[in-house]
Amino acid sequence: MGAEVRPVHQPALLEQTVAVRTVSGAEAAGVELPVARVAVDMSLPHLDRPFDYRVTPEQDAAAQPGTRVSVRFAGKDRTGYVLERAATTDHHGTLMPLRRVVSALPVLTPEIAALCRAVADRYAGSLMDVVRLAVPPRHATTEKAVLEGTAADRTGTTAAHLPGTAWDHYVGGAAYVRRLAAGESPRAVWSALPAHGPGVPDRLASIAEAAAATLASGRGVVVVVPSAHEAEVVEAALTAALPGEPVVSLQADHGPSRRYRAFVRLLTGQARVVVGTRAAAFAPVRRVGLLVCWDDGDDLLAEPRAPYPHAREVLTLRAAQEGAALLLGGWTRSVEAGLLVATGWAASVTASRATVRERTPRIEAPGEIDLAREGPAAAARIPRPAWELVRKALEKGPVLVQVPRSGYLPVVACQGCREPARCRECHGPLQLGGRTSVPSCRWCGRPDRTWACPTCGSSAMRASRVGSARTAEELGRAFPKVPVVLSGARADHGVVREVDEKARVVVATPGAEPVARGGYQGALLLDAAAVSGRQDLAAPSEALRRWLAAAALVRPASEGGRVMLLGDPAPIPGQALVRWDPAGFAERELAERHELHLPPASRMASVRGSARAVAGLLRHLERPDGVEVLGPVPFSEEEVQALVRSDLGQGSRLTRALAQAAAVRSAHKEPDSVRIQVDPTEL
DNA sequence: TACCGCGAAGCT
DNA sequence: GCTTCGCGGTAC
Repeated sequence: MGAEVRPVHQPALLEQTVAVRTVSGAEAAGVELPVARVAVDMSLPHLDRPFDYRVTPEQDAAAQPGTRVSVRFAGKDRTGYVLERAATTDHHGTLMPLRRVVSALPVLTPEIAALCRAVADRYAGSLMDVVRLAVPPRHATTEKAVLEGTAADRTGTTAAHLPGTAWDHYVGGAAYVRRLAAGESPRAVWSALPAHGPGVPDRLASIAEAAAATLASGRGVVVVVPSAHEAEVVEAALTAALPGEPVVSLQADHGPSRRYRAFVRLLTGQARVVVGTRAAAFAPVRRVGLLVCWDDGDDLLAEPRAPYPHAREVLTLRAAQEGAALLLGGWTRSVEAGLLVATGWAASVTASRATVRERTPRIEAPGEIDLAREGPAAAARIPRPAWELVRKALEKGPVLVQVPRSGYLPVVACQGCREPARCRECHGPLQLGGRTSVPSCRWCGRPDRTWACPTCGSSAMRASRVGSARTAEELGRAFPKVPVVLSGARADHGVVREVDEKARVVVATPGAEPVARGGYQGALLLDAAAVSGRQDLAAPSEALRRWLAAAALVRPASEGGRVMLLGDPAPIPGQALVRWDPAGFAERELAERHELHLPPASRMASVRGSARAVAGLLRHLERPDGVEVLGPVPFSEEEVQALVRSDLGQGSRLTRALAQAAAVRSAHKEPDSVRIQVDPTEL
């Protein structure tokens, strides 16, 4: 994607033209390639380059590229990775010998090393920061155990590809899978359709068919999903759909041993299919043929550690470097995925309008005019037509109610002047945990029995946000014969994963919606303004993503499935939901970003830290034409933030300039730290 | 002449 | 980050 492919040993920072000398004679001690170029494990921006060490005759056989070694660096033992072996060095002093080869297993393959370099350059970070995300810590006993099982190497075995039907309903879908099976590497952005009822192949069947086709071409598969639970669901589906094919799961929360075991099995070719969370984008699958990312708009796919790479970008870079196919799928379409389609780099795979109508529920977003006709009920959070929808749907099956916030009344305000009620200790927002409970602070937990408004003196409170628990209570009162289920990431209840086909009301926060066997008969999406109306660049797309995820759990209109979007949604994502048109939404959103010169139509980075640190970095920042600096402006009490922007064509120059500036700061030992985030998550 | 403390330099 | 180097200082 326009990113330069740079050899691992040539960092972006310094174009060095230094005299090279051949290491020979006594120094080489009979070793043919006596120099090991080592990436040393530390994260100093100005030392983001390999260092040369001497390989002793005893280390010669083991110290192959990719192996983990221990070296003396600045007087201290550190681990590192051999990037390559060479006969020459550009270092003038005598080379220090490698202290020890930790293991002969080459854990940092040339492909993954090159990917880490590309990711580091893309995000203005250092190679080692990325390698730490890509290569899990060694677990010696596990390594030994897995290597003893290497006999079962599967590379070369080829599963027969039995064409399925899961892609037939997508225009270009069957061709996509056919090309995978033929060993080609097509790139697609796929708008998945919900599937309910027996015999209708769902998104998991589509992913499994794409995987099977890739395996049939003799290549491996990487599937990245946002959450551990999603990984389990997809892993189970692939295991069932690919008999005899081991599917490994790679998740940070599996613990060091299990994680390293999965990693080594892929590395040695004992398994060639992996499903996992964001770090799995780096999984060392041999001869990788297909890279899949499900729901790439989920911000869980953005790594929270420097340099903050997003799994979608990692896979995109990897597809380009390794010549693999890419499949970005989801109910919605992220603006970033839309850009890949707009530039022609990836194809759009969607269903025809007729198929969309056939597979999706009927969706309404009653506007103000409709509601005005309802009289006083219109002002309510759940107006009369919505109660009607729930009542009728419950005759045939379960109903989902999506509420943006958990809790009872998570935000309360003064009845008199509507000022938000705040904690007297820490000024955090007050909440009510239940109908009769005492107000308490959401930040410090301190209860406040005697609250009175500091502005107008009133002691009466009103709800300014209604949470899922209160919503569940209201629905329970309205439908006393129907069970109510609450689902959300909270200590007092937790996430429910699945409900059966019986009539019940399920109240869930976004992302915690249980799957209903056979699909929900209806759904209400409440308080639509809460997300879609936020003054955040990502608000409309995030809102649509959440709404589509809930609507995808509802039966099609032909079976009476209905969805109602309530609470003053922003019109553009609201209409995109009603028309079930995520591709059109992404296109429109992208056009707007182009116009406003905002990402992903331009490259943007945030630079945050103390005022002097940010000023220092900006002073060192080279600003070629087209690079623009906005700010700095205060970010918090102690910190300021500046935004740096360029158009996409200048993107790699911008990130290189940022890395260079950070390197200069680091070399000068300027005080305080700066946090550089390319593609900042919040704008 | 030996040794400490401190700041700067450089890390193969 | 970390160590080490080299300087000027002081004590013996």
